[in-house]
Amino acid sequence: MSHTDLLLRVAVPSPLRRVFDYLPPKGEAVENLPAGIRLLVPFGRQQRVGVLLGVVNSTEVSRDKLKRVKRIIDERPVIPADLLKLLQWASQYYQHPIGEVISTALPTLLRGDHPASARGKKVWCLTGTGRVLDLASLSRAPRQQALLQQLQRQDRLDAEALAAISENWRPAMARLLEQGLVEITEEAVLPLVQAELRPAHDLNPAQQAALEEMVGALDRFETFLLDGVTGSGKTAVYLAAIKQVLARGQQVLVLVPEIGLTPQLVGRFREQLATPVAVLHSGLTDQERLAAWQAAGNGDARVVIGTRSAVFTPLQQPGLFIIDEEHDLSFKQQDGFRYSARDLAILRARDAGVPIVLGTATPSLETLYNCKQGRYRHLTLPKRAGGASPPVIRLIDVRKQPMDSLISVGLRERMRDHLSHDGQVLLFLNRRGFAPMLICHDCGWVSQCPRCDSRMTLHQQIHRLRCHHCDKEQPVPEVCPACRGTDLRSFGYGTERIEQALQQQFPGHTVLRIDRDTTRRKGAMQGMLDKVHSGEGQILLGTQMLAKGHHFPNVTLVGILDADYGLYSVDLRAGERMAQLIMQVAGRAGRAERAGEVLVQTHHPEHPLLQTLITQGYAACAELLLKDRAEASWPPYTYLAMLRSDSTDRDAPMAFLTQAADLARPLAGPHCQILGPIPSAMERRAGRYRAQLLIQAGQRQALQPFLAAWLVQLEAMKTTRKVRWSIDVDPMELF
DNA sequence: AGCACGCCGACT
DNA sequence: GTCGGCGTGCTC
Repeated sequence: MSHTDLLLRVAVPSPLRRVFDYLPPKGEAVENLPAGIRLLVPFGRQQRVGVLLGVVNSTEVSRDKLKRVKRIIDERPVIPADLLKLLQWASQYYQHPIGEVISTALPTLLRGDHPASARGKKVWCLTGTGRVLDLASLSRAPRQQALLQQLQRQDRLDAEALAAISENWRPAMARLLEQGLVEITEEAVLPLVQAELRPAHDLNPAQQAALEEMVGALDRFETFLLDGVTGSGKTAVYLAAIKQVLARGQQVLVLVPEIGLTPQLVGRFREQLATPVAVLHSGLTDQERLAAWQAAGNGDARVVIGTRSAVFTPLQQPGLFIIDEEHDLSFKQQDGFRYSARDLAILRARDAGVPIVLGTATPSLETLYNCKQGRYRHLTLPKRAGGASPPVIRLIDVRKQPMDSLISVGLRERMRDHLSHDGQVLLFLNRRGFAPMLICHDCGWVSQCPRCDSRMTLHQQIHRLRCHHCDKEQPVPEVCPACRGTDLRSFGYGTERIEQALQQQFPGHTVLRIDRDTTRRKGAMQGMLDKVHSGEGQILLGTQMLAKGHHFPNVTLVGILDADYGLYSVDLRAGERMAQLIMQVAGRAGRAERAGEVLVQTHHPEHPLLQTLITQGYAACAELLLKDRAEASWPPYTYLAMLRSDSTDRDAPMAFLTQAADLARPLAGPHCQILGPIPSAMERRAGRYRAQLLIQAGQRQALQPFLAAWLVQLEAMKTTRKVRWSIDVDPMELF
């Protein structure tokens, strides 16, 4: 076979679950082109940027269909071979089109035909004359003086820093440039700050033992669960392990939950590691993101910290992977390419032959199951570092108790006690707004959302009704829209209402409400946290967002206002989440001198889940949950895939899924069960009707071939055009 | 998905 | 007469 027969197999971004073959560009020697480079290709009547998967010499389509690659964009791969392999695997496993998988993994600039290397960032720095110039000589040009003064302090400044000195800095800077006091240079975009190294704290024996286990595995693949309560010093163990890996000349990738990427965490890493750290946070520009991607890929960045999507960062010499708070749901992407960054990271570690550490105080049931199966090694950090005692968790039986705005007498007494001893109190309620619905006392009208099967929440401060499922907003009606009656009453409690009640019940104490509504503004969250730490606020009231990532050393009492919410939810994972939430929240309480106290209000104090959790702890509770899962044949004992469908047409999703189920039955072997279809728990959301079909497989190996064959048939179905549909392998939410 | 082709209704 | 509605087909 001659070289003229060679074809290029390309992943083109498109929802089609296929690869596309192309003729090589005219006059290009193509046989040694490496996979992972970008190509500009004609596609239908458009042109797109695809990624070369390989050079092949046969194709399944007739040769007269083949078009020619327009241009080879890269000389060297933008995606290294190991990463490309991972992406191809993920495309198969999650049943998502390879072109889209690759496209989501790439930084935005590389999705187009932008050059693969990031442009430097403009920085302004002093010339020799500028450095020694007496500032007084610019006293008649105050703006120039201010700019020069700052430069003499810091030597080089970027546009952002200059804008902070003076909004209209450009004209003044132009003058300084003219005078030869300042010059412009380019600098790498990556914020590779190298702070001074602080000595690490000594590790306690448990930390030391965990570290030794991990270090003993540094040249082979092994998955560790680092299981330690909040405050047991997981981060110190990570840092010690990272230092060892860095000393061997290898890189480390650290994944954290979306909410966990805080300046404190990053600061701690930078203080302790005298090495370039690339932080992939949501505030980066496209240029910065590309620069970080490059720096990781060429080895300039030794440590990469980021959220879910950072799992796709190329690494030149990976030596260790760390997933912090591995149980966190944000590691699973919930739309489009629905991958689990934790699971893909484990795969990457395996391919690279290096260890991976999953750290958490509340391991997911899958991870515990894998430990039981001997697939992961379970390392435990039993104690709180620094000798702080663990918090005491108690249930408050609220049955028949007088309640004032969800606060029982028992809870209120404990709050008084803690507040009078200068402790801070943290209260949780997972419902924001004033009240979850408005009801007409005359005719029974309720504030139904016009687009969803749910009620609109009353937000009193902004005086509007708002749907928390579709963000629809309306003014609060003056009179009942149905009967013109005037007795409209709010029903139920949200954080806004509890805040008011607390202000009345605890005059003289400042209440800080921390939820999405009060932290929407940029910097608002930080402002709140500052008030917590300064002691300006004594009662903190918040939603889930307060349960993660933040440490409040002066909080000595935590109250969970409504635990019943999680006990009887339709969702398979509700119990697991409730237990995790209670433990995570408990981790916010207590300090060295005074053990924290956690009070959980419930109407079901006898519930085995709560009883086990408070008397025997999370591990025992997880055992119980695992037993339930085994009995019900749910994950991790079985494997799931969910086919979801939605449409503006009421019947189309069920019709589509019914047909899909009919196609599935003959394909499903003895190990695959088809459950449904059923309408979703909230059938209508944002004006669209939704339904779902669940596939349950007793064996993981049975699921993939079935799904692959099934999706081919689904794509060919006519009804496919009438609905939106998606497949979710290992779904986290079942409604 | 995104785009073009094609065949039927209310407009300049 | 034509502008444009969305059903259907196609993407190497």
